Amino acid sequence: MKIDSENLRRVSVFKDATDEDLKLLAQRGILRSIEEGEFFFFQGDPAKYLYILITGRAKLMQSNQSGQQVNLRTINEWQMFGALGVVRPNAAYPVTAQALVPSTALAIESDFLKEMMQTRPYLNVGLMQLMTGYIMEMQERYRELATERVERRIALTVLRMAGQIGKRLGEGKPMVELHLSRQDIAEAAGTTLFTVSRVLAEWERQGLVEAGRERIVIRNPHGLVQISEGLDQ
Amino acid sequence: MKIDSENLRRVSVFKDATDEDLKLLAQRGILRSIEEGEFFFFQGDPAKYLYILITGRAKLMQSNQSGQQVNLRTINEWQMFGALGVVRPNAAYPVTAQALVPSTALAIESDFLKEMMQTRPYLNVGLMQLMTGYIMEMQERYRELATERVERRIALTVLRMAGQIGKRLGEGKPMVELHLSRQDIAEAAGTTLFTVSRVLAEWERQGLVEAGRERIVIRNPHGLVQISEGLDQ
DNA sequence: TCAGTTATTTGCGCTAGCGCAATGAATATT
DNA sequence: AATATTCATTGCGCTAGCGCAAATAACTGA
Repeated sequence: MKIDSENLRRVSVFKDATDEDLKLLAQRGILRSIEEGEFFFFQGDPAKYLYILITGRAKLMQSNQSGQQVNLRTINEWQMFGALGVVRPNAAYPVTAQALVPSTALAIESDFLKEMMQTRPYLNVGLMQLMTGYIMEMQERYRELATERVERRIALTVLRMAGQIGKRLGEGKPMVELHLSRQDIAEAAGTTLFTVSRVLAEWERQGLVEAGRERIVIRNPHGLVQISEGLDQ
Repeated sequence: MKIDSENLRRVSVFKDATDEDLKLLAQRGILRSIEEGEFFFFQGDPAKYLYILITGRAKLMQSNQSGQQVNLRTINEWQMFGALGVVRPNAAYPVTAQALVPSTALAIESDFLKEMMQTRPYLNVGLMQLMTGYIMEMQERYRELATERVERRIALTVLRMAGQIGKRLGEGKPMVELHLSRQDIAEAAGTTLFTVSRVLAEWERQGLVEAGRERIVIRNPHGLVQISEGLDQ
């Protein structure tokens, strides 16, 4: 399978690329298909490649010595990840990238993009915008974790995820469906699956969401926003 | 007061700059002196300037609606901060920058550096390295906050601070002094000053540190490292 | 259809760490 | 030297949220 190079323009970093550059990238990239639960790379591996997710969904996570995990980010189609090696020579990935569903990604050698960047200012700009966006999100999430109560953090997490990977149900209606386990949400919100389960059960009682196995339907987004802003109680 | 442009090379982003570039930056920069507790900029202000701390020390923090604060980073001499506006047009600072001691910083228009970057690849590289470093640190701290107990987090915070702003006491000896209030540490570790006080008291009993008013002397760094790695108990 | 696997729920007990309040110590101000 | 201010300590009570365990529900594969 070859990918259509024009599609690469959907990657934010490549939005201003020339057609030739896109072809070049598509040529030099290697397609890697991966089963659900498998890994693109592990924390500590040498960051020789950067990835662009073509189909599927992946998560970036970090674990401590005792194996406890935190989700740092969910990666969707046409998003770049693992690009650290482009900037830092001999860097190791600071995170592990795991496929949440069967996924395909284009792997590009870090050194290759690094070389391209020397003569293409748009790449520098694009990468920096990606990085600053990431920094701002991490700062925000850090603050949330440090200062907000769980229920609020879970609401913020669910809303964030809904924006990133939610599927609209019906036309115009604000109902959004999420395919995530309690564990996934817990790792992203920095809590436990038990607490997530309890909070979702309470929200269901209030008619805010509908909760199923690895499934959440947001019935009343506004209500969740209120919780996330602490405007309730 | 004018600053010696050669000193600007101590800024990591400018380490490969030409002498002319440094002069240019020194000329275009505006020196801002600020009292302890005063602010370089507030979260939400338009990010028109980036800063280079010349003397003193500052902290970057973020607050939520109810005013609770988290320390995201401590800025030392010759470090750049508030550089977001260089990458994102019309951006607002996502953090507040406050002087911890009387401080001086060189303010440079974001647009000016942006323009310089068009023709100077070394600036792009330098800024990206700064950003990736920041991303990695934030990811790590996020994971710590989500998975580690307070004592361990406080140990990690104190060790990190010691590396950044610690003053060596005596030659060769591993004793390091830190000028920080309990509140400062609490905000950086994501806890309360009470808990920090209790933990420091316990460490003092164990002979690991010496704690005073806005002062901590690390007597046994190795012991702290052990706590930070969970190797004790 | 049935067994096996995986995800979720919920009762229960527990404790880490929060936060008030009162006191004490250090520093600054007059 | 006396007073005011700021910072730190510590006793105390409390509760949010953790985490085990057992039950249940949903899905998978033979």
